[in-house]
Amino acid sequence: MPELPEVETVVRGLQATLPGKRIVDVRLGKTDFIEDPSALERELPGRRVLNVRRYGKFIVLSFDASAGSDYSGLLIHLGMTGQIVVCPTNAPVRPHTHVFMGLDDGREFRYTDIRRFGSMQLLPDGPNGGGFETLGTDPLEATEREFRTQISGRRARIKALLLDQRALRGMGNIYTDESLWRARIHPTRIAADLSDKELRKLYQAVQWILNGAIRLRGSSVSDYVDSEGQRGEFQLRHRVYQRKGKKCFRCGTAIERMIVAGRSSYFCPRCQRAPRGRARKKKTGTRR
DNA sequence: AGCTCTTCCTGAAAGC
DNA sequence: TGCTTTCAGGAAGAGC
Repeated sequence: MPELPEVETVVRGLQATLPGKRIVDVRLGKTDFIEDPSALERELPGRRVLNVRRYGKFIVLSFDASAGSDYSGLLIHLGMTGQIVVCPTNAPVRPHTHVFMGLDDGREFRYTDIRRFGSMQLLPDGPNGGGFETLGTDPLEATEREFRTQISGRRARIKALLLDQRALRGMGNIYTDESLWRARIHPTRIAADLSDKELRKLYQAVQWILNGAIRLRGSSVSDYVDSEGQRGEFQLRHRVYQRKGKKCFRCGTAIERMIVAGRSSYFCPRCQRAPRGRARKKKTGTRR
């Protein structure tokens, strides 16, 4: 599942190959994940790629200006099973490949997505567009102070908050669980209840985990491969994710699984203490 | 504000 | 063996 480290790895691969290349043709398979398929076919041929960037879990390809075009970029989200590979035109086509863009060096940009949870849309010219305003801070670019701003005071469970792209952009299920384990924080803790010390540990854990995952080119749990078709290796370093029943690397206690924020959540019940018996349903007269 | 549930989609794995 | 069910989980929307 592509999260920040996987998307970052793909983007770095694309940065090494795409800038300067011109798109010569666009061919599409299934298009239900593309906002405006005919616009892609119409606008992209002839355009030169200027650069490739990551924004949270989004990939942005920027193009040179073109007379008569209102679009300057292509926004791509890999969803759950999206893959981008740049390969020779005669390379075997993997099943579920739905976007082909021929390049002027004789190679081909291919987008493959088994479940089509991904998305693709053209970005209009100008600074806005793409809905980036709703995205929060990049956890790797954030200072500890900025990180705290997104977390402290919130009444949501910490796991839900780490997954919320409006607070921090780029975290997904794997890296929230791994970060919470490292910081010894239970996924159902209320963010506002975390101590200063815990917030600092969480900030450091998030940075450590994300940087470590990028160094190993992401986690290949099922489908993920980078732009050269290579699997990542961070899955070998997972400490809790999908380790239900296995021993905690720190204390040997069996890892547990529960649903938090609608997601499978793995944690060590000993290292990550559950919050105190929830003072629920208090009949608060809280106005505001 | 924040929770749960549903939808999208396919394939692997588990259950009967 | 062969069918059905469950799970995977990014994001958006409904409803509470």
